[in-house]
Amino acid sequence: MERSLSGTYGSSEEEMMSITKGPWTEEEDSVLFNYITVHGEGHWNSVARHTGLKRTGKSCRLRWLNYLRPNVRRGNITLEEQLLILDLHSRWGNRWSKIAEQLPGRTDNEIKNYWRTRVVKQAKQLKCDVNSKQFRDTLRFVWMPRMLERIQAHASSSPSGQAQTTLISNTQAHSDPCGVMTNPSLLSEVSSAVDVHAPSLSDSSASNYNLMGGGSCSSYSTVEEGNSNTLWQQNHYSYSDIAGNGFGGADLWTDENICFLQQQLADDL
DNA sequence: AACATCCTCAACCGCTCTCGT
DNA sequence: TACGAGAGCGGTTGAGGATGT
Repeated sequence: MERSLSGTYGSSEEEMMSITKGPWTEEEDSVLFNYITVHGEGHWNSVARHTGLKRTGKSCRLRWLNYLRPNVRRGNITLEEQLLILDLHSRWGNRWSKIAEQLPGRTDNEIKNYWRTRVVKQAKQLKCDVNSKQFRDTLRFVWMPRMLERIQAHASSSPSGQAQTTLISNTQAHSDPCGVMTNPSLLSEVSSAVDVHAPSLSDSSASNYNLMGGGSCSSYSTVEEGNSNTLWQQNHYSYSDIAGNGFGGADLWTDENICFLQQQLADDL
């Protein structure tokens, strides 16, 4: 076996010289996909060696997980997904792979990118640190309730509204056209923990947003690290067709909302 | 139309963790 | 127990497309 360089998927110096970097070609994708289809995942250095790809095992693994793997979803992150990401991040921090487990088809890389390009950006616009209590509270007590409000409003106004409402309120299964699944238990928890009567844009003078049940941060989180996966497995059911009917691209990161949040933050100081 | 700037996201890098010897 | 190699994770980068001037 070849000598391994520290922290890399081992290969000889000669091989390192001919390692390909950068975007993958269709041909490379095809080779990798065919190999893994036959031999299964894992042993990434062997994959690189046996396929003749001039890529590191690490690169092969990443390409498979983030792009070639079946069921990988790409495209707009839906409001439900955004809500889940915000909620799970508030519980687990930058544990992207753990968060990704709760968003089937989404990769840790995609969620990480979403966080950095959307959430961190908005924190900057609000002139506060993304990790500050102030910003986290704003997300939790203002942003998330309003996301939920939107989801529920959409649910009640769309043809699939009944199913969507059901998704948020209990754990009955429904199929969606894309076969996309998410974690209903977590969504249900978010909906039950978030105060959907938080101030709306039409009531931007209101500053008394709060949590249901007394406003304690600790009362918000109810899923423990150890059982979230079990919950999901037990209640495996589908996501609504929101993503498929034009709603999926919507989000709340609008100028209007930024102004509103700036006002909320100012009031809070 | 041309250029500048911004934004997104695929991919890389370095570190840590896990497992076998 | 110590060590080495593979695997996985989170942070960062940069190419290229989108948008603004």
